[in-house]
Amino acid sequence: MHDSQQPQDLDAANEMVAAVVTASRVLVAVSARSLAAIEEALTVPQFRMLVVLDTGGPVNLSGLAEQLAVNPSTALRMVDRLSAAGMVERTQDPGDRRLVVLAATAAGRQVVRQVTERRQAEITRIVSAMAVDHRGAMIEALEAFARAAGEEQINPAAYTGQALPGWS
Amino acid sequence: MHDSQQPQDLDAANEMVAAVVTASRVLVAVSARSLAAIEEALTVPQFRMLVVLDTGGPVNLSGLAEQLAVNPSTALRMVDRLSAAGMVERTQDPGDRRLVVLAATAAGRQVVRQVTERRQAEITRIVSAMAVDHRGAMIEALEAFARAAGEEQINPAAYTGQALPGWS
DNA sequence: CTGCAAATATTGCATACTGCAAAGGAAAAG
DNA sequence: CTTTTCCTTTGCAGTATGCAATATTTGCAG
Repeated sequence: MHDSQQPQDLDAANEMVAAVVTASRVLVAVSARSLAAIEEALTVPQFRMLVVLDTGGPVNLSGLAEQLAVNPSTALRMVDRLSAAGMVERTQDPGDRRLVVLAATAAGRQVVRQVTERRQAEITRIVSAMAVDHRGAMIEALEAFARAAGEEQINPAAYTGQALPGWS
Repeated sequence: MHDSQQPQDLDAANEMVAAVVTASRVLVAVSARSLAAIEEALTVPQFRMLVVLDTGGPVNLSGLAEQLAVNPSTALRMVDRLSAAGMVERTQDPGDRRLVVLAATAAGRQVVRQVTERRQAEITRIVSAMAVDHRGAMIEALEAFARAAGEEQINPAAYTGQALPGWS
């Protein structure tokens, strides 16, 4: 009895889902390309860490792990590698000898800037290929979409575009 | 001399980039949630493999690795684990004894269906919270965006939403 | 038919991300 | 001063990833 009820609504919903999913593919591909294009051969988690350190300023290990929504041990080992690569600087907090102060080096900030610029350029290039009257509508629509989703919680760890396997 | 040239165009471009990036965050979070919500505790790469096997039908290992854009050895070990979990079935090709025929089991297809339905439901729920007159505009805008991007190549491996570190 | 080249799957080795649990040191609370 | 709490670090295990080498099988040339 409930079959074929309000078929036009269902069709519209399916069309929306399809459009959103397709756009999602494009966006993920753009992010991946922007990161792969640079010389330094960073992984996605490493780039996420650099973004957090670059935008958020110096933090200790626990705070960094929390912002990335990973285990402190994971963050520690990532810091080890990025530190060896010259992207992250570790110093001791003079006031509290338990704390390790972490910050992005100039090289690390440079990488974040390069990837961000490349990603923005690529998105701009795609948008430039769209019909002009579609652009304003897209901004409004995307902002409305993000607002609608934002009233539920959004995981901050997804900030730089990584999918999280063990997320609840 | 080129500073501050066409400031309104630059502002519009920045606004578009910001809207796109924010929407991207939301979409990635939705994908991650949909996968984390099921019982079976699959990783993102494992789910990608199941999607390929479910939609594409039986393939051999090389073909599967190519569709996922990973090394055959990587695909092999993932098949090992998914096979142990009862999600993937391996059989020998009777015509060519080199080939291994891989297919999703009923349990594997069930998982793909569950995650897909959950993701679609979540997107539908978000869209339902949008103003009605924004929805049609969003469909058109997103399709136009995907079209504009589609004239360049899109990596098929990004299908299920994974960011690829080593992609060129 | 035989031998060689190509295709296919598999294994070995290395690196990275991830979490849980335990250990060790330092600061705060009592 | 003792206990508790906080923070970092290490040990252990599982998964993903790629490169290189190996084994097996097929196809082709001679």
